[in-house]
Amino acid sequence: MNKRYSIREAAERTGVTAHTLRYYEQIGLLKPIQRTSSGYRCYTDDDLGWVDFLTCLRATGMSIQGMQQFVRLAHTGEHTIPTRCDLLEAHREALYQRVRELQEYLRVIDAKITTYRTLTQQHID
Amino acid sequence: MNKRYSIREAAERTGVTAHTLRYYEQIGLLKPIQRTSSGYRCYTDDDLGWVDFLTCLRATGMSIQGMQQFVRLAHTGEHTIPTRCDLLEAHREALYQRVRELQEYLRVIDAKITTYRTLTQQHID
DNA sequence: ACTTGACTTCGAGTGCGCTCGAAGGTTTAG
DNA sequence: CTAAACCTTCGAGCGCACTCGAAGTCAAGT
Repeated sequence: MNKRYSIREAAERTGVTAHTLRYYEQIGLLKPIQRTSSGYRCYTDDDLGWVDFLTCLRATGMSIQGMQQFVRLAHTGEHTIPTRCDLLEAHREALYQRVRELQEYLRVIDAKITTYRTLTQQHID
Repeated sequence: MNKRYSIREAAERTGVTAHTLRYYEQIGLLKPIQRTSSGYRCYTDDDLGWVDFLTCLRATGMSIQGMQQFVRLAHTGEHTIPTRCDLLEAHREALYQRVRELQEYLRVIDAKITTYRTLTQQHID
């Protein structure tokens, strides 16, 4: 319990590279990570959880800037919780629309594939 | 019928910029577009249809390189139709997985929103 | 003591997909 | 005839999100 992870372990567990972990910390997406006496970063489970959340936001199309805004609010205090909630909901809505759009495109591509398959059939005949 | 479109009209109809239309032609995603006597491009409905298809591929995450490969095959002749079909199916599959992944993330974000809303409620009490 | 390998900071570099702007020719309305 | 709007090519520039590499420090095994 309460294990700490080296940057290598953190990278393995979160699926982002050590380079990216340092980068995220540098641009303020991660709060300054605790260090060992010799200056090595040691990540807590909480840190890794936050990285996972960032990964979720990134994978769903939030820009680095957007995440920075979110983090800035989180740092400003509890009174920003409603704002953070709103941001998250807006993101959720955009993501939902994006999924709908992709599903629409899926149908277009399926139609195209059907056309191609028909052509292939004609070729075989 | 059989109308031809200036690059401006083509841009309006397809939703991509004139700059991008020229760029796509330059890198071979569009076959050389017909020109007027004075050298102006004039797009056919077929051209616009192809642009729409490219837009579909791009919007669903196919790289420019991927599209170039597809176009190269289309240019090589009818015997590449099965290969093109395979490519399209692979893309379709990847897209399908992507949609599933995004739906999964949607649930994660919803959970986070719920958490935030709970915090907000506590604040109101 | 020495080697190996993981860690540090820093700034520069990469790849993608456009996006822009300069310099110049064309078309059209008044 | 002129002005405004549109078109052309070309090469440079941009924004994003990393990604890398150099130079140096630190930890653990033999």
